[in-house]
Amino acid sequence: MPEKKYSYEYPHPAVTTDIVVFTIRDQQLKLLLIKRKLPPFKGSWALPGGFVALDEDIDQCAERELEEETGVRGVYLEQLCTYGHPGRDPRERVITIAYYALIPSEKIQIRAATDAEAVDWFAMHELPELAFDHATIVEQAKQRLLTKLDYSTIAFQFLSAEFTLTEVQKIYEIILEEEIDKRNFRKWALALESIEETGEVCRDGRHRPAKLYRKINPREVEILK
Amino acid sequence: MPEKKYSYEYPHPAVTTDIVVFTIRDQQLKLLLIKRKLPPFKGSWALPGGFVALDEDIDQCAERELEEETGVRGVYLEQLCTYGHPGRDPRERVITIAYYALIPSEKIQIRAATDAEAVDWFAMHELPELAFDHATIVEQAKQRLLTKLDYSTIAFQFLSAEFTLTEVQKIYEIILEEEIDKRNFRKWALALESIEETGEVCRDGRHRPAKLYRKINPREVEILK
DNA sequence: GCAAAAGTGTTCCAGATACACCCATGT
DNA sequence: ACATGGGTGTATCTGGAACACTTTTGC
Repeated sequence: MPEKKYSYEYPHPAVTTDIVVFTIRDQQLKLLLIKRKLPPFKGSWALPGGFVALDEDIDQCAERELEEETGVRGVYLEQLCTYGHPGRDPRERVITIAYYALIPSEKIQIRAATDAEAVDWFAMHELPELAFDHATIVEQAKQRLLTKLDYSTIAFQFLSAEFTLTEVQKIYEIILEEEIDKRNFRKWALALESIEETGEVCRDGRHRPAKLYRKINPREVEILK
Repeated sequence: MPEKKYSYEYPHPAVTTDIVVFTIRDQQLKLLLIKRKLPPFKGSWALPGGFVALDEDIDQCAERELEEETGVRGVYLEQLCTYGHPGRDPRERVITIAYYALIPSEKIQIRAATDAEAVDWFAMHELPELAFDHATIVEQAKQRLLTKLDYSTIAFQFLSAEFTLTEVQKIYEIILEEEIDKRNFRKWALALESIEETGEVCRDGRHRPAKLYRKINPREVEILK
């Protein structure tokens, strides 16, 4: 039994952040999961996350956990919801602040952090059984992403620095799981005025080269009316 | 110095819920605030809220706090965001899960809970200085309410059991702070198919009586496309 | 009969949808 | 020359915005 050196007059729950990390890979919407090295749920797949340090802002905590697992910094990260059902963690009362992150596939260089036996990407359609209430969290994150597609440019956060319009369209098609008309899509995307031509082209096959575009404000997610 | 009987191996923050309670009164969007009886910020106005009990779900906690202050149950209550900046509370690390509630003006019967010196309604435009980071929370709650007006029927939660179309329109005008065309508004509201005529009318002046309506699913907030 | 709010339709415009062919390149 | 994905315009539909007069009641 380890020594318990933090004492309070009233009971305090433990607080963690968990992060739903989305990316687009192999023409699929994928999710980063870690395999737990320690109990509870040892050996189960779970969302990356961890305890909030005492002097650390919760957003910072989520950023730190994300970086530990993926090595990426400065990607889109948004607070999703806080889950605090008593009993969601068998050890003690744990309240978790869930975040979700969108990362461009190029930036990916996953590594198992110290508390994980393995890290891997899973297609949304082929998720394993998840630890804790993480299946619920993932479901809500997916829902939020879908909703935000409709009224923001959030999907552009999946794009790397330079991209073709076809790549953008693919991202929408993958997430929405439906085909989109090419002409209408391009008209819409260009009317946003949040991307511009780089002047370069991408030659990657025996066909006409595609114009490359870049985001005008890479970090910004525009809210559409 | 009180005895500190809850001990943990690692530091744990305190966790509270705070609630932004909106209503429409006197043709204004108003907010419920309490005057703090105890330090810190003794004598300041603040959001109602309190510590999460160990065996209590966080949603339940918010409901309980809301009921203690207003006596209402079963009103619209939604999680807003979690705030955990270290130093936001001078006593110790406190993370707060903010909620917002919409209550119909008829249901109001405020009472000062034990930890409050006073409770009162304030117009959004005439808020006093607020304790902690509550001004930020209120700002974000207002923002969320405005956004949700656009794509949901959330504003109907301000309505009592029976109402006239003019009353509904007033609510929208008050929140949006702009006038709305009567014919367009009624066309829109009736096309939703979430309200129906009661068959009764409201006679309240020397003019034509107004038809009364009721919500078809009173608790439901519809998401509009 | 008059003051006051309730109730009611049509036209117009903008943005979304449906739809098919030519272009530039690599092999 | 042909296979492959890149690139482009027009007609139609639909939902939102603008706009003014008649109705029913209380006094």
